[in-house]
Amino acid sequence: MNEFDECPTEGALGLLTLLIKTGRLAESRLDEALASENLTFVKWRTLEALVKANSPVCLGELAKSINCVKSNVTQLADKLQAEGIVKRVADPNDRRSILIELTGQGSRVHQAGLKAMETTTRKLFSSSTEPDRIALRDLLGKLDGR
Amino acid sequence: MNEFDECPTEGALGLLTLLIKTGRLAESRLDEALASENLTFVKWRTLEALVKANSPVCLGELAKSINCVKSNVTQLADKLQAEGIVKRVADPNDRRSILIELTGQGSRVHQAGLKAMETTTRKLFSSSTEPDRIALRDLLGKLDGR
DNA sequence: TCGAATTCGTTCATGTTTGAATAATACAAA
DNA sequence: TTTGTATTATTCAAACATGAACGAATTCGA
Repeated sequence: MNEFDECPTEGALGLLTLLIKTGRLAESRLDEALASENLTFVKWRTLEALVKANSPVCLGELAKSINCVKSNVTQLADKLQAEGIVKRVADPNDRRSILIELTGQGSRVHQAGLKAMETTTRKLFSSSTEPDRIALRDLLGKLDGR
Repeated sequence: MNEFDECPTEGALGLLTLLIKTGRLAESRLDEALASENLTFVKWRTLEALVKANSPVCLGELAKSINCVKSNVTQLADKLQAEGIVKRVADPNDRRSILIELTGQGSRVHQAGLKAMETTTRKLFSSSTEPDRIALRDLLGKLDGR
């Protein structure tokens, strides 16, 4: 008999709350770090997806990459395009589809963003050892299934 | 020499990304579970703060409890009040302050919300053992300092 | 006691995220 | 081909969140 047996959801829900809170905190710290580049973490993740793909990506794919709905990516793309770090190009294979392509400026901003997050990342993990990080990754991995 | 030594920010940033992603996932699952009660996780946490305090709480305190700015709580309180699950009462000790009080309906909704989240919570942790949850709580606790 | 600084809640403008509805295109089956 | 079903990106309304500016009330120091 222990805390979890007595009150299984209470402790687990508290943990979930801590997880959500910590995630939000981490994101806001990264947002702060990226503000100097006029980026947010979501914007940066979009650029990261394009860099990793190493070729233009359609909006639907991008939505999957950054875990959000398509309408969100449309707005995101509007902004990134207005800032000149991304541009829309036609998809030669499907006229419904629109591909997003990183501009040269986009590549530079992506790199600068990565650099800007370094200090914050180190600071956030300053009380954690490497085994801690490995364990955390493992434990988080057990949570994301439907 | 290992992955983290070679590329300290890369692995750590990936972990941070996983953390943020998992936190968002958890919140959206809880939101889904609470939708039947016309609640969201943020709304529920507000009710939870009131229940725990066991007495009316001013808006500023509430903002601290749920980690957001005051203006957000104002809007939140407007909605909760319109739904009849909280009400604003004057603070006898400070005429600037406005206290938020849970209604009887509010207590019922809070309870129903807790119940609604049980299944989701169990499902999210279905691949985790109790030691896993304890370890996770510990590891997350190492991250939230400024 | 008087005045300055602080704290309280609210309003407003702005930005993010979602989901429903829509038009255009693609595709599969008859 | 034609018909019906999928999928594409977009628009729109709504919920959520932030920060600046504001009026009202409190508090602290001279």
